[in-house]
Amino acid sequence: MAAVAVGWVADAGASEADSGMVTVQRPDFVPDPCLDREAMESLQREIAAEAIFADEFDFDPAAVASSARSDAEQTELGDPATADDPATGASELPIVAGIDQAFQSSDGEPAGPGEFDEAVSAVVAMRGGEVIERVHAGSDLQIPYIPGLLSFREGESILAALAELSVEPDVLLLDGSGRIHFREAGIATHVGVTVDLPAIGVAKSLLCGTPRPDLAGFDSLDDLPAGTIVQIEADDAMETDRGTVVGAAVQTRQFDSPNRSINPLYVSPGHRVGWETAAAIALATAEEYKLPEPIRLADRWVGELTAAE
DNA sequence: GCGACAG
DNA sequence: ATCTTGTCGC
Repeated sequence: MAAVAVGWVADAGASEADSGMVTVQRPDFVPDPCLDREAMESLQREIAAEAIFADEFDFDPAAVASSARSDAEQTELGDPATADDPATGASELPIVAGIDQAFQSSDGEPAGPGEFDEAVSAVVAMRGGEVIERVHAGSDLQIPYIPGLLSFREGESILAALAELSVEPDVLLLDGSGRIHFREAGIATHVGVTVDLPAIGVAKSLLCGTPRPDLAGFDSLDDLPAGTIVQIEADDAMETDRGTVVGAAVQTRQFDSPNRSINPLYVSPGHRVGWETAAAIALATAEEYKLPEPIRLADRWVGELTAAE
């Protein structure tokens, strides 16, 4: 049997009464896996036209943390910004939500690659470096993985999980691309625009686009020291004007010795963030490990949820 | 026809 | 994404 019941699942933190802080703002953009390829692609162009690839939010991006802040650090940020509000009980530190998927077969058998029929999405919401809520939900997979159409495969599951949140994240971190996409409408853009929340795409490999040639005399992106950010610009594979900065390669970690090296993350704006802020937030939330902590925890948890018993 | 492709 | 042990190097 499947490790997780799919269709309606939630966990921890929330009672049903106060859920529903993340809602679909654009029902016409909800990913429909039954559309044909042409319809999917034209919907993506509509979504990209509505996406905002510049900072448009009210939280302080510098207040995003990967680990719990010390009192000293909190003081540096200014007390009013970090003190809990006695009336609402809410802190003003931004809430960052990481989202990741895992797959399973409903018959519970150890299916081979590409033979899964259910997706499970996990959302881990963090504030000030601490987990404040986590939820998950699943959906049946309708279509296979097709490069460029990922959101139509995994979007339903993601939106179902987000609907279970009892808090409203200030920004979403998704596994995959945002603006680094043939039509500037990767999964982070699709989800972000649909729920109208700031969203950032964090991919482990590059879908399209090309790193800006010009940097610091390193042989490869894989050799960049931790903290390095290299712009990614649109190439001929994209409908975007060639040379447009659509994201960044971000080295969050690097080995001490030059023997081995780590490949960077490819970070891109999904919605309501510019590439600079997207890169800064990815970097700020990935102090301990390569992946931003909210995504890493979502990845780990969803793996546990879908693990065979 | 060739190349190229998140999860 | 997923199936999987050991193995190389700090």
